[in-house]
Amino acid sequence: MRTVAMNFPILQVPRFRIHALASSCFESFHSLSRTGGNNSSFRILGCSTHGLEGEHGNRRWSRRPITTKTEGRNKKTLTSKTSNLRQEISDGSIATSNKLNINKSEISEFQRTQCCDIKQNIGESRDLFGLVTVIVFDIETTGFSRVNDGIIEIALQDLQGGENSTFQTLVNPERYVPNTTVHGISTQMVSKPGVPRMKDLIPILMQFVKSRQKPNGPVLWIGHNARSFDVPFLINEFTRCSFEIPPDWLFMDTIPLARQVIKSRGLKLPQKVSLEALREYYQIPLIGSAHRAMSDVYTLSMIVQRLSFDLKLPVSGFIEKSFSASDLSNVKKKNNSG
DNA sequence: TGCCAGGCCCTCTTTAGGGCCTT
Repeated sequence: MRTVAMNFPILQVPRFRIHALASSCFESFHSLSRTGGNNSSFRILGCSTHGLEGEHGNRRWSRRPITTKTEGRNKKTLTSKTSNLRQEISDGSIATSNKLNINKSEISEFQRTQCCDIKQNIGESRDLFGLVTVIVFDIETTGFSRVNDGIIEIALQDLQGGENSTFQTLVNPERYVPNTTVHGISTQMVSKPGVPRMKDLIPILMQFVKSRQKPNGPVLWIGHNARSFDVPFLINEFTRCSFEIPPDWLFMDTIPLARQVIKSRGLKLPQKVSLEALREYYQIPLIGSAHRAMSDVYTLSMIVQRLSFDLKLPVSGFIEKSFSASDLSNVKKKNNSG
């Protein structure tokens, strides 16, 4: 089986060594290895207080492949729905579905599961890795304007791995796609029957994320330039479709992390921090076509691992650097009033 | 008529300007 890991110095050492390196400094995270294929591609080797293989200070840790079949994760109610959902995803499109019986009341119930202070709760938790669902995501759009342009493709990957850990679909923006040369996605492609509109997709997307979410834990969405581009786009699309971003969704932008790595190595900004530049910097091979959402997600997943390692940044550090949808809304209001 | 994204960061800086980054 071909493995991307072959090309990474960090991954050329035995896994237990990788884990030892990571765990020697921090509580958990960032040892994920690609196991091939488009689905279930990653396993994160977490550490916890239930140890088998090493120590972190006085704490024992274990190398524990985590799968989506974890007991107590809404398994009965969500697994079957997710399986149906996966079956409907083919050739880059999702059939709009009523089979999931998702309605707004269900979504509202989900939204009511609020965390008063998510960051604080996370910070107080010792088993961060077992609490946070880390999702790397990317979107393709018809342009840069969050007001005038629309999403035409979305892909995400739960870094926990396991079955159904990826989600990818084209989206019908109900308008002409002017920038086909950028991503290869044409008006014809997104206008095909079966390609969902955003308002059809959001409930399915939320159901997927909910199926991956750990009990009482937040979802951390990681994107490249997410603060300025992806997240505002998502917020606008949710608002336009009369949905709200769930309050237990947090977001993190990898660009500040990349800048931090550059500075930590004594390099001067502006060093390139584009996804392409970082891919080359870390010698990550391109999987699929650049500027297709899933391909960029695979690339960013590897970059996240490397940034995490270089910065010695565990999940708790990611949470500290995260922001919420309301944070962006507040900034916008503040700017408008000013 | 002309413009047309916007947030972040750096510097020849901070009551600013320009480049990067996303599609």
